[in-house]
Amino acid sequence: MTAVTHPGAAPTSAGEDAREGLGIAEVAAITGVTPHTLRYYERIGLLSVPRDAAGRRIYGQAEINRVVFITRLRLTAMPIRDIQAYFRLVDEGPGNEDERLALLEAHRDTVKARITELESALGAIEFKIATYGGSCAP
Amino acid sequence: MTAVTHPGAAPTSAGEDAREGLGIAEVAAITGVTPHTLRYYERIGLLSVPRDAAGRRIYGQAEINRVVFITRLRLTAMPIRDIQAYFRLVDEGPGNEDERLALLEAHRDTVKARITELESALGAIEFKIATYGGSCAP
DNA sequence: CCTTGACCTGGAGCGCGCTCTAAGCCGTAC
DNA sequence: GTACGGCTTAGAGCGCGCTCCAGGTCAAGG
Repeated sequence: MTAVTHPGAAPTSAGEDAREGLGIAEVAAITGVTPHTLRYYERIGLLSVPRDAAGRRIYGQAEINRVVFITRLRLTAMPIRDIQAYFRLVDEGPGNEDERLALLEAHRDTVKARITELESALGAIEFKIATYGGSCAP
Repeated sequence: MTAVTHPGAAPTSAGEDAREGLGIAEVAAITGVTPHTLRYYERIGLLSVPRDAAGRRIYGQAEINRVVFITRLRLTAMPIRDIQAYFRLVDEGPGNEDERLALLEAHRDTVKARITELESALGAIEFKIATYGGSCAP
């Protein structure tokens, strides 16, 4: 691999340097996504994270925002495949915003339907609790 | 559906006690749970279904009700383990209704929390749709 | 009679989304 | 220098909830 002529660990050669990126452990702490999973997301193409001279991931604000958005989509049970499709569009650059929107809107509808479904089943369960007899009668 | 291949058979003689139960395919059609899955549920102890003389499952109203209730619990993403725990109590007979209720109430709370979570993430997604720029900014 | 087809059983296989292992590199502290 | 801890990689493994397969039995129909 690269002989790494390492520009010193300092991210910037000059100035106050304040690292402008976070390491994987910090991002994990912030987002609640484990380092393992962060690497996994990257492997499957959801994310692309730049490296420092030593090959370590450095997350900038854009990457962190994307991770947060991914967690929201996952939280709503969007399949990984669909998230991949969405970010494939994003990574293709401008010009397909309507397609992206269509994906998001379709997902929004799915989530709404899921909420409705949950509320309905919840109602049934609450009814059963209220009238509890132990049997499975409706 | 047609005249069914019946477990149970038609009233060949006096009409007493005609088929008081349904075959697995009928239950699958009614509940939307495949025969494979119905057998699976039985294997893992969620259900116990009587057999006819030939060894075929005959589902009575009680069994069907239980299947329906299981589907409601699954629909709300209750883990199979928890459903097993619940029906273990049920099958132990009367005397532990408070424990069963506790399980159901805990699950109800989980579902409510899940709905809240979904609504929150949905709000974020809708905001993103409304202000769409393509980036992952919050 | 033989064929058909729905059912039976135990067990293997699958898709998903992680989650972990193994082996190795790198920078800092002692 | 050496040890250490955190990072890197490719790849294997896991838990869940089904889903399917092979091989067999049985009752009805021609």
